[in-house]
Amino acid sequence: MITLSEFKNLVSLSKRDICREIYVENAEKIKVKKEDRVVKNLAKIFDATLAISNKKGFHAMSLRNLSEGAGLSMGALYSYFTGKDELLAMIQEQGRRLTTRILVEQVEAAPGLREKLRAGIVAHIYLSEVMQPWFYFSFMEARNLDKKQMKAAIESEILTEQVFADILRSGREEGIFEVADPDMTAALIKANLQEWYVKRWKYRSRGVAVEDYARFVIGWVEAFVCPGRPLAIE
Amino acid sequence: MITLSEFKNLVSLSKRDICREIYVENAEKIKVKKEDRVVKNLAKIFDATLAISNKKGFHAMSLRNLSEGAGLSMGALYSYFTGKDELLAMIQEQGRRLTTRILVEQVEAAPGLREKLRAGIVAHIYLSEVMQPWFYFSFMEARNLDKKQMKAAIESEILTEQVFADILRSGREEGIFEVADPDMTAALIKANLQEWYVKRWKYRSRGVAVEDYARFVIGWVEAFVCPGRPLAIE
DNA sequence: GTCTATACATAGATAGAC
DNA sequence: GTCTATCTATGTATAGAC
Repeated sequence: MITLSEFKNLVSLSKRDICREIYVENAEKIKVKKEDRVVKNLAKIFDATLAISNKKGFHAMSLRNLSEGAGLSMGALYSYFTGKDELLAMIQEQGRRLTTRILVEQVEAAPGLREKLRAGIVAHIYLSEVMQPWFYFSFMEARNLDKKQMKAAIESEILTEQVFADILRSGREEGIFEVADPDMTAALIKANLQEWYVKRWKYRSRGVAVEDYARFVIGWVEAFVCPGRPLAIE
Repeated sequence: MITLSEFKNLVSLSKRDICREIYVENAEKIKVKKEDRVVKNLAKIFDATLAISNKKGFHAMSLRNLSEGAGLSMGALYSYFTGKDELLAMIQEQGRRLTTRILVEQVEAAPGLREKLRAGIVAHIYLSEVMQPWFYFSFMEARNLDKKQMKAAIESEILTEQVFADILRSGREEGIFEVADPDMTAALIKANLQEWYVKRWKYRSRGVAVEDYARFVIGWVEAFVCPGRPLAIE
């Protein structure tokens, strides 16, 4: 199984790259025009937003809190977004896009279906480890989205799940998996992936490494979908 | 397997009983003294709090919102709690106590260890179905608790998990379960129980009944802890 | 016990100086 | 580009009439 640090090298998602992507997507809404400056300040704004929101909630974070945390005045903040709601949407959308992209990439790169299942599980857990604050934020603040953004969030949730459901269905056809209800199975797999970043504090306090967790989930899932055919997880 | 309506009759947790219990626990803080009136109004206050908070978050719920939702003036609200934080703590604590009590009761009543495991799973899922708004609220608003309340919430989370871990450990000694890591296994079982109330919208839209979900989780867990020994879930 | 009226703090957002 | 100062709305909480 790939290790976390190998994964990091492989996907090379630097904070700068993510902020640059967000800048490009939202160029018309951002008043500041020098890319270097925008990227640098967006990174500070997002870091502070995630840090404060994940402690007490996005709604409870005032823009004065954010101003202090990001080291920018309130006036300056409004050069990077038109309002608090937009800041929320920017962070959420970027997180979703990144997840889907990396997950699909990693699954496609794997040779067989059992490998694809494993690759999907590992990719999701590692990604949520590297970007834990981002994942936690998306999860906890989804209900504060407006109608349109909410729809996008739900679609993304379903899409991720379908990646796993599709693998299971194909595997069933090929006789690799025994799975009566691929959608339900995919839903529970997803629940076990979310557990890693939602309850991160618990595993940290118990000293559970991310590789161990991934291995455990793979064993857990395969006991259900490949009964009687255990296969070592290297 | 017990059905939801049988479960409801068995545990007989009426909203009135819960509110009465809360009243008794918090009698010194509640200014109104006629029990009937207190119970009636607490029910309205909690219903409104859960309904509003579960849509947009407890912090985003203003006391003006709550006043309108509960049909009481803002002045009257303050006869039932000393501040918003206390309202939060009251709801959280009561939910925790109820969960622990019913879960332990149901597990103790089951004859063997495999039955205990199943009883625990079913009890938790059914309980979270009957009290879905309460469970969702506890889950989402835990981070808004003060230090002391937070400690209690974490202890409760761990305790629930240990109920399952203990069953698994005992079952391993008796040769009923094959489980290398009871704590980790219990943690993942709990994640699958939480899924039911955290993502209730998903299963509702797919028409998944609570009995089907419980059956699925039992099958899923037993595939891991009783490999090669499936047993019908009646 | 419950209401209305109100005090006082803090929220998001913007204008205009630098 | 960024800052300070300030506007207006909304928040929690309470006092005192009924």
